[in-house]
Amino acid sequence: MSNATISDVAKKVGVSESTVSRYLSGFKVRNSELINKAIKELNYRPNIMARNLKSGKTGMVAVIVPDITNPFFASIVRGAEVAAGDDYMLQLISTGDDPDKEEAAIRRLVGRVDGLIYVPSKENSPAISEIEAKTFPVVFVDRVISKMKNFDSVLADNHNGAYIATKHLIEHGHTDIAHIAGPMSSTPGKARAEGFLAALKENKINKISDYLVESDFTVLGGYQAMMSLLNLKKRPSAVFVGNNLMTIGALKALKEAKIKLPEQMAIIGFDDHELSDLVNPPLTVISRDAHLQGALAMATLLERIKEGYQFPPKQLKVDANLVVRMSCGSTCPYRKTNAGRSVLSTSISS
Amino acid sequence: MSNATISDVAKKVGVSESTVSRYLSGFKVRNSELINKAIKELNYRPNIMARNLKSGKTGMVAVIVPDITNPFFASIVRGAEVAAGDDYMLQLISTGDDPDKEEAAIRRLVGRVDGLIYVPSKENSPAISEIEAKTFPVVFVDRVISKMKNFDSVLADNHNGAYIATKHLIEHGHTDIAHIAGPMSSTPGKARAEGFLAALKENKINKISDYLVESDFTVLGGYQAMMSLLNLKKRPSAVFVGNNLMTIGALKALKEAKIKLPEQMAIIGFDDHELSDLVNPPLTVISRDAHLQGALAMATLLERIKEGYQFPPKQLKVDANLVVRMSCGSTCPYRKTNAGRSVLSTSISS
DNA sequence: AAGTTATCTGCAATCGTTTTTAGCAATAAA
DNA sequence: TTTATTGCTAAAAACGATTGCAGATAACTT
Repeated sequence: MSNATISDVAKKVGVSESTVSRYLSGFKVRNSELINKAIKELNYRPNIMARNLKSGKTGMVAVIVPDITNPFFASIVRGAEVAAGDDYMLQLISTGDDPDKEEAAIRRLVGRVDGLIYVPSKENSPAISEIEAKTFPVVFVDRVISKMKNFDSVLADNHNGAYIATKHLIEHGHTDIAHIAGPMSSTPGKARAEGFLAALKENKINKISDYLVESDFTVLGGYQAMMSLLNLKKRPSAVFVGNNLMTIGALKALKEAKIKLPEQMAIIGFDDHELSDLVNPPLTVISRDAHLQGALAMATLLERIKEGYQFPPKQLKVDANLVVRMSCGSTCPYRKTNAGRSVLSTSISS
Repeated sequence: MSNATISDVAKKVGVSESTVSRYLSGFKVRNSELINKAIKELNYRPNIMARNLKSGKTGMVAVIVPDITNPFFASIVRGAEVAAGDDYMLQLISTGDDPDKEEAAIRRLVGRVDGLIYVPSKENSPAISEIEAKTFPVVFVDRVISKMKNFDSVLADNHNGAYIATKHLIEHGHTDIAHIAGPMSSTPGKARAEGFLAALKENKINKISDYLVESDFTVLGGYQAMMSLLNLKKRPSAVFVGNNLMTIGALKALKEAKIKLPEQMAIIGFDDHELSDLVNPPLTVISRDAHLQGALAMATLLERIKEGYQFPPKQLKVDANLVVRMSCGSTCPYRKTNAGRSVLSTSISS
């Protein structure tokens, strides 16, 4: 009852295994119809492990994300999967933001996958030898490890996104603006904080250190950060929150404290959601195309798998758009896009 | 620069390959320290494909879900991953509710994975030969294929969930209650509609066929279904929506039509979300533990992989709880649970 | 009909392991 | 001293495919 092998097929037809193998690879053989018939009758399927062993390829690509439960990462994964098409299947790993787990996982991947799409949790993680040794191609998405800058990556334009978010608040007359930031040890945490500060500076608003609170990209973290802002002697009148989960936490805190939005406090978040439109008040956010990020990453990776490290690293950036709703005090929702383009800049560094 | 093989290690130490292999498998060997040293020096890692070929195992489990972007499915996947621990790695496939893709994917999985956790899109899909032939163990989650009832499955108590949802509306004085249902061709779609009808019947409320509208589990579908309800000569005063995505769509429709919740329309959804608390008004929902469903599925699958089809199929059910917020007119949110238990019933059918 | 190509074929080696077999040496028992 | 027993080892045979090589068949030339 075990599976038929190529030798069973060969025997049945009365040819050699190599002939069957060649038939399968599309070469012209004399008894193709007979072979075809035998394959069907025996329900023969080539043994993939044997094939992989021989070829040294696996037909698999791994995707490592901090948390598949975060819709943003789920979109990245989905985008990658779509872009992979029928060529590669996906292996998924959620690491729960634990760099040690990430490294262990990557080590386990050696020999199992032909490439890796990697969303690392911390920017200051030690460089991972398997990646540096180019054991298999790696494309970083959304975040990078700073010691490994010379790799392909697909980031969002975090700096500009944060900048236009902050500017939006300023344009609404706010000057006491706080930012609940992600970890400074993460790429988007740092870049968004910098964009925030850049907007302040450009508008000659003094940075108040109490108004820049570093959190951890989680719901609870956002909640606590907002609570600490609310406990300040002088509360900010507007807050730019650095990611989707922290925004949820911040909103929970505001609700609990019965703060009226946007009158008593304006809020702008990072990353959109189907429900953002339905919360009270509808949430103004910075949005970027996570699906596209995943797809670009996969495309880059496949290219790299095929071509190797001939061409220089590609550092792609997806743009960030302002989606105006009600939480900053605007009256009529509209959407500012960057002229409809999705890829803002595709800088190729040497 | 290519990878060292077991034979390189053997040569370096001056023993046979089998000795190294046995060292790796934990047997006692004479030159263990030397072998260990050589392995480190050569940075030797066993070739997984060779191992798999020899053993016939892959160390991989596939998870097929309709859409990883749906947080509910993401939770299932996460639960499965956690339960798998270090024993198995996950291969992820999103099918976009396309039964043909599902079948093609399953066919591709043969020889690649040791087992499958499967959330099929349609209950009435044709039985899939690879599964029926028990090529590898399969555990159905959340939904089943009706022609393949005799397999392990981990469902939610959809019937009861829908029943208590409907009853909750009735207890708030509603009699004109509609249900936006998922496809009758899906397990939860059907079971929830039945639970809804059972609650009506028990309370002697006549079923109005206009009030049972079959949709497709999508945001757009929910939107359209709600629109059609709003266009009825006699609108319902309360709606039970059959899943998370359709609930979002329904809320969008209500918002667009400027219907006041819960005064003009009471709403209860199926499946909770971090943001449900923050929408306007906070959404009353039926909730179940998707993470647990995934974990139970993985546990069952691992058992099945180890033990084979010795023991009879396990049909597990996870309970569904009412989470009361404001969208049905309750004033003070509280949470009704089934006495804190998570697994409502663990019926083992023969 | 003989020589030259062009196609197709089977043999055997290979990919890197694990596992069975049989053998050798040293120790324990008789 | 002989015989069993133990504890390890190397050699070889799988696992199921692909592929280089050389030989066989067929198809053209002249």
